[in-house]
Amino acid sequence: MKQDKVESILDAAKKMFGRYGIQKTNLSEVARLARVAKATIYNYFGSKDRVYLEVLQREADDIIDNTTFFVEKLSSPVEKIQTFVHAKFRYMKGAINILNLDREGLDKMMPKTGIIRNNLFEREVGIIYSILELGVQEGIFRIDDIAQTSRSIGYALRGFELPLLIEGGNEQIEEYLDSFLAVFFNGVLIDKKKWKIKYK
Amino acid sequence: MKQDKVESILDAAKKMFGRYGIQKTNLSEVARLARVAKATIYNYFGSKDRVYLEVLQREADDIIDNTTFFVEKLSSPVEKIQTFVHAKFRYMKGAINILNLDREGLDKMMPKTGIIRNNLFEREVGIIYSILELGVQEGIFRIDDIAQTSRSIGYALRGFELPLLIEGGNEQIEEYLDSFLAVFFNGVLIDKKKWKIKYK
Amino acid sequence: MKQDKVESILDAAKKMFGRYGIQKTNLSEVARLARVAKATIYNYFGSKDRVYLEVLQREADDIIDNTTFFVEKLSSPVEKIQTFVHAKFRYMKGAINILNLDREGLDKMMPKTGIIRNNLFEREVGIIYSILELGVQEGIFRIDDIAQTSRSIGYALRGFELPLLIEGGNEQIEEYLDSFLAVFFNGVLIDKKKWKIKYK
Amino acid sequence: MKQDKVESILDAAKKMFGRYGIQKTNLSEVARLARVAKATIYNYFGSKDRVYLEVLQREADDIIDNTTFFVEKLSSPVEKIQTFVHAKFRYMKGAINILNLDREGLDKMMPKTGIIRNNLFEREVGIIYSILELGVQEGIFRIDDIAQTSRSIGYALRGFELPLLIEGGNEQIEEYLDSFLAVFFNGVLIDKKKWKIKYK
DNA sequence: AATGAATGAGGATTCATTCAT
DNA sequence: CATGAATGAATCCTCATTCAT
Repeated sequence: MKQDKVESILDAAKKMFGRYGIQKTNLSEVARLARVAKATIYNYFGSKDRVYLEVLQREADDIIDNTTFFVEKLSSPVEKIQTFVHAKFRYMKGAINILNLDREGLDKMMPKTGIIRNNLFEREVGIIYSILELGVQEGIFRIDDIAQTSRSIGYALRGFELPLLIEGGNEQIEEYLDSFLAVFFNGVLIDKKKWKIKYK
Repeated sequence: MKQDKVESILDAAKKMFGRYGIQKTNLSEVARLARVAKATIYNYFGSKDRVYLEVLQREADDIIDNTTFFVEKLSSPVEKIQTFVHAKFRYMKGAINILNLDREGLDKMMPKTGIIRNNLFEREVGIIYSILELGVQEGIFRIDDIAQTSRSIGYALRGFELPLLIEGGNEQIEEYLDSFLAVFFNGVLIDKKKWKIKYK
Repeated sequence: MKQDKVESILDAAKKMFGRYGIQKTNLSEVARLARVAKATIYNYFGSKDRVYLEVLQREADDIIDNTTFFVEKLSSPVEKIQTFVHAKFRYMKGAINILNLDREGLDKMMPKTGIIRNNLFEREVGIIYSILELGVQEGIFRIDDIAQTSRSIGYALRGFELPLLIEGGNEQIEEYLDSFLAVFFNGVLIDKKKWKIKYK
Repeated sequence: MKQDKVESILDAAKKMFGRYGIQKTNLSEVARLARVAKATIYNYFGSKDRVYLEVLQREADDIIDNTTFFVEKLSSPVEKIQTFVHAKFRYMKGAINILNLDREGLDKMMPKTGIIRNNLFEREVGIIYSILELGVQEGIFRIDDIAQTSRSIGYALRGFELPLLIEGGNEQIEEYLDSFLAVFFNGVLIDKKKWKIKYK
């Protein structure tokens, strides 16, 4: 019963935050969508910011859970990377607006949202790191500094999130990702022949 | 005289928008900072949005002007790319908050801000494209699809803007950029020995 | 409780609108007068215009209710007309400022206010019509076109509203009304002797 | 030269006041329409109110000039009245919005606008009075109190101004006027046969 | 005489938040 | 627990008016 309300509030909030951002989302609307009194939201969350943080955290966890789920099933580092990247972006499409910065974050809210977002980033870098490490151990990749390279890829991948946000789910994004991966593999694969990376 | 006011308004606005974003910036504050009456701002710009658009446009132009200035001086494609990337990020540090999306851009304002931002992106991709093309012509790079690759790099570079925004001018960003470039060059350089890419 | 607030808001609004017109009335003042927060007014009415419309509608209904109340008690068409006219103006004195057009009605608000005001007019004409009709049926009045005559009287009566508005409740208005009625009866009464119309 | 500016300002002002009323008319727009700097209007008139007063006065004078012009040409009191009424309303159509009350008049501006409007009214009543008086002298009308009757008609006629204002130049107004006149003549004409008043 | 530039003061509206029931 | 009711604070924008040139 109680949990029902919480869930419907979070669902409604996710929709609204995703559509209008934090600032332009007003809790009255969220309350209406959740079929709950505005004051009820305050009972459970205390403030609009806390609602946002909760939504944000859940999205971040979702992304990680879903991407790792697929990556773990595979054994080849090359496929792992490819799958990770594509899965990340597929799951991102739904959450992109929530995850990506409302610049407001830089003020008041930053302390908390920053932590959540950095955390997500670090977990992604961690996943990439372990894949690269595996590839190096198996003699498939040649990488000097795995830590820095994985972080570097992490940042680069973030760049691909933006088109999702701005152009509204750019369909070509997957192509660009492949293109990026191709350049990357071209740079690190030891036996390129073997892997025949699709590079348009 | 008139131009003075306009300039001081834009300066003040840039500061405020950079610090608080569009929504949280109020023109009263901007007016005070510019030592001008609020109504004067409205005389010149008509609305808060228009002020923002003007600031945005100027920043975009600045980035392009400054990066191309340095790139054109060089002849080697490898140095051109390196210089472009680093110059871009150096000039971005000042403008990052203005240039990077306030999610609210996606609503009402999007039509105009989107155009400006996409325009900047396309100009950057254009610069990258011409450098890659030069490199291919000179037999330095091996790239199948220059258009897609340059766009791909454009997106990846965007990813590196985010740390600037979130973590507040990450000092390590330059290192990460080098790391990224190293992977890239590793993938496209024909004669790697010759160029000795600095890769930590 | 809730109804109390609504009433006190409408009372305060009536006072302010009556004194200053729509445009010059500001809801802050209304709120203060009603001992209510400005936002509360917005909770109930949504906008200044809606408050005005509500006040307007109530006044219109009041006029009709009060005039018909007295008219229905009488049986003679001559007395009915006299009573109607005088009652209308007596009740108008309180509402005249609200009911009579703020020119701004002609813009944005017109759609709604026009409907209310026309409605009031039509209801008045309707009352006059039925009285004239009764008089004709009883062989007391001689009128060729009852519809046009009643409408004509309706317009003429409007003319007497203006002094109320401009000169501030002209005391002589009742005399002028009698004078007008005298001319009218002189024109339509079949047996003038019988009715001895008071004509100063 | 100077006179040119004054005229074009007054023309523009008349247009704007007529369309939007005093309050919603802004002098910037008037200045643009008059192809004159806003400050120039202040040079000549000193304030928005004074511009309005000037326009108002001119309209009032116009009405009187034009109606008397036609009335004086006729000799029959019956025709004079008919012509006066119709001429008044024909000339009113252009000026109705200016002449008819912006309720704002009741505050600040009232002193002056009230005087102008009352003046116009008194002049109209004066014209009616002299016509009625003539009719009585010639043995055509039977009227006990000419002064009160003419004033009474003056008010009644005002009522017919309102439809002009509200419904936007109601075409049927002339019919209603005839209907009103018919009732009136029916009440005051001594030899009705002779005059065959058109009464639909 | 004519004007471009600058401004002060004011007003409607929105919303996160509180609280008594 | 849940909520309806109430509010304070904040902010964009408009416009009549002034004044130096």
